[in-house]
Amino acid sequence: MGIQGAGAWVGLVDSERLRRRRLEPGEALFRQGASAVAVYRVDCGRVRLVRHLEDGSSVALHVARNGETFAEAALWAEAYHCDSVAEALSEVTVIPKADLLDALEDNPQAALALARGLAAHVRDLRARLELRNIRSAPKWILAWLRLQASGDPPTARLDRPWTEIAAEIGLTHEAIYRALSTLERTGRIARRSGVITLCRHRDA
Amino acid sequence: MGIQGAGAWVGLVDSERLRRRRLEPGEALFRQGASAVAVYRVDCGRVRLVRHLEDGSSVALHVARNGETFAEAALWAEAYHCDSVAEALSEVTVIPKADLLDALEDNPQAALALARGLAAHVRDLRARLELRNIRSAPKWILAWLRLQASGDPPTARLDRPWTEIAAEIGLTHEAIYRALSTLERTGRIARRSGVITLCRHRDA
DNA sequence: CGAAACGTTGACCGTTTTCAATTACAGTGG
DNA sequence: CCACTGTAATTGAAAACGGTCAACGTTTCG
Repeated sequence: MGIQGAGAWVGLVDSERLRRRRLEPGEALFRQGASAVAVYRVDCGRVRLVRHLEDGSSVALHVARNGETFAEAALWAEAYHCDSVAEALSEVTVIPKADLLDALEDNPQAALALARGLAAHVRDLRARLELRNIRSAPKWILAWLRLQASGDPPTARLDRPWTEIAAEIGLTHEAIYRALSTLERTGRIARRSGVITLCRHRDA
Repeated sequence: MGIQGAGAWVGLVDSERLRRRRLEPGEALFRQGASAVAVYRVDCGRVRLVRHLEDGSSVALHVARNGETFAEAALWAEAYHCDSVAEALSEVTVIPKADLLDALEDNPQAALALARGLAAHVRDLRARLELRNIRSAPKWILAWLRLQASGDPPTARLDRPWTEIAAEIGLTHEAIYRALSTLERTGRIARRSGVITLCRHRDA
């Protein structure tokens, strides 16, 4: 799940210039229209980005999770174009825009590193987009597990509850559990308290 | 959708090194797995980036339009990781990878411009990913329209058929049309030949 | 003027969502 | 050590929804 090299550019800024901010559930980090002063990284928790419209409705743009950076576009914008609100108790690293820009403007290597990291991020996001095309819950789980699993036989260790994974992809946890039990019943996977083993099978 | 100032960095490369290529509708510019030799800019027409899955289905990763650059990741990749196919008669500028890298290494501003375009891509992809979490067709359309719309009342102009939009997100066109007529019948939207107006409503 | 697309709607079927209830388990305070 | 509480994990049943197949009107364009 994690983007390997993503966010490496956070290190470009002198660590003394970085701040840390703790957010209570529901607390806003910044609001749409507020002056764009920093880029952020989630150290723990979840931060939801929401855009509001003239008519009062709103749309979720993203939910940034552990290790993810967000509001990168603030580097080139005057103001934030969405709200960011903590979904749970969270901590974020605040990377001041001016410092980051300074570091980048003098340093072609650094700017290229940033671009490279973003390009990798684009690749990663596109890969996730592919997963989303799978509508069948069992197939989705199988595909997801293949990405997570390693070793022989392929095994995946869960570091978080299925409930959370379900929410992340827009399936209900019931659907997930049903699919899991079906897969287990038909012998495609084996489960032992948070550890899942994929069983070899005659199909893609 | 469009990335405004993107592509300023194309000018960095000596124009003698740039090539121009004309693509017939359906013609491929490059294929998944082919050696990554260049980055491109659409001068006119539309170029679709497609990835094929094992089960035969495919996902539209992006549709690059007038003025947009694409395949930036080729700068750091050995091979292209998706197909690119012209949707209509198109012309693209071919920016040789090696020349571009040379130019960027001497020019932080240009590298930053590149990063800017990529950041916009990231934003776009994150929003699409978030939209994918919505399974209900009516809700999906509403959210999508809210992102597309502007003005008060929020209005969106379609520049392509619903059929295409449906395919891009993995819904059938039937589902889309049904949802559209439901939304119109219940007074949430109004349609007039390619122009859609969102009606205010008492919910998020 | 036809052939392609696009747009639309109905019926049927399989899967997911919803609503609801139950079990399992970890952490907390008495 | 044990109720007590909250989250995670399960499962059932009925309702809602999208996929698929099919038919048909409409627009577009060579």
